[in-house]
Amino acid sequence: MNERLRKRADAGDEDLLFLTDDQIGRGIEAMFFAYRGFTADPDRILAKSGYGRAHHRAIHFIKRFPGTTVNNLLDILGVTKQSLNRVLRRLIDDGLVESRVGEQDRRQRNLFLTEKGEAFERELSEAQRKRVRAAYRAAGPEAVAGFRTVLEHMMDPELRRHYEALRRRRDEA
Amino acid sequence: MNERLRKRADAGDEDLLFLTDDQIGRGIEAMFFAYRGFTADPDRILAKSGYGRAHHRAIHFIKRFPGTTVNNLLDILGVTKQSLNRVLRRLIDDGLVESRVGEQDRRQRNLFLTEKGEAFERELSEAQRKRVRAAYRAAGPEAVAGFRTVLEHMMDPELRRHYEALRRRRDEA
DNA sequence: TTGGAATGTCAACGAAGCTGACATAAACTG
DNA sequence: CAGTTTATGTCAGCTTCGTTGACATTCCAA
Repeated sequence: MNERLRKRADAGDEDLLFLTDDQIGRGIEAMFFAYRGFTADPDRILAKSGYGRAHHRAIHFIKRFPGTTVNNLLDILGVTKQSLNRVLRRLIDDGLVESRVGEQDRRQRNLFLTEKGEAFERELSEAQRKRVRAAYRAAGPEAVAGFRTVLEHMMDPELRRHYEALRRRRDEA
Repeated sequence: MNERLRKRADAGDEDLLFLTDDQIGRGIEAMFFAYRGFTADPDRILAKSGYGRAHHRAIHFIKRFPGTTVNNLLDILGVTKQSLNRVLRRLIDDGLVESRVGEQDRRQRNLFLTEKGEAFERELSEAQRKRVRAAYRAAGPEAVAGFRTVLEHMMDPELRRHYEALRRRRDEA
């Protein structure tokens, strides 16, 4: 399957060189090492308060979708409600997240960050943005556009829907 | 800190638009969703045999650095030897990895994939490459170049050294 | 020959996934 | 109104994979 592509590339088809197994392999390793860097700074901040990445993800998406329901968050994060509940429970108990009974549908819980939660979110996202901004600045605008394009195509279609919902939400604001 | 940048962008500085908090935020979410897609296919294959991502990572880097020592692997993976040992133990017991006593330094163990390990590695990496290749193809060569550039700048310098060692190794081959 | 480095292993713990079962309240449906 | 479905929460128990600490072994090198 890949031999065909490599042969075409070796034969001088420059446009397909980026599809060889070697090139793909480099991308795979780049994703692995870059994701480590991507999470390193928030991880350090989280550890100081005894939180983990799961808490960060919940905080992040509650910030982006204020008033989101538990079910919606479950969809986005792709974990079980038991797992999310453990995380949410702690964030609510610690006063970072507020859970309000739904207005139209009172079975639902709408989630919000408290002031304290907002402050923590800012601390986390500023650390993470700092790293991403440095990478963006070093790479330049065209590289950033390409970066985002490849990532979008790497998502599961279902997850891409959520990603685009976030885009739209921001575009409207 | 970011207000200054946003004001400059709003003022019409097109070249800096990609550095606004909104743009950075989209990149952060893109990384999150894309990484999920990136690991989804191998995760399914691993689960069938009762392995996890830790096993995949070990297998991946033993494939890339045949004969690597345990210490070198520890550096690359960034986990404790106890954690790696548990994973390695299982892979050796299951006959996927072979551990040979070092020739120059007999304290060291050089790690290799067995035939069975090679076969499993191929199964995993073909699934992962398939997804990455599809994303690359859809995005095009310029996007791929930008993708890699941004990721490289997102790594910790120490990890980037490992990444570049893999590059060189392949360039020599 | 002794000190330190590389490796392996035991025990215990914690975070964060998972499944399954069950409870409750609210909403919907016939 | 009765019954079903939906949204959420919670208990129990399991797994993976990270951690720390302690300790044994092997073996290079000064």
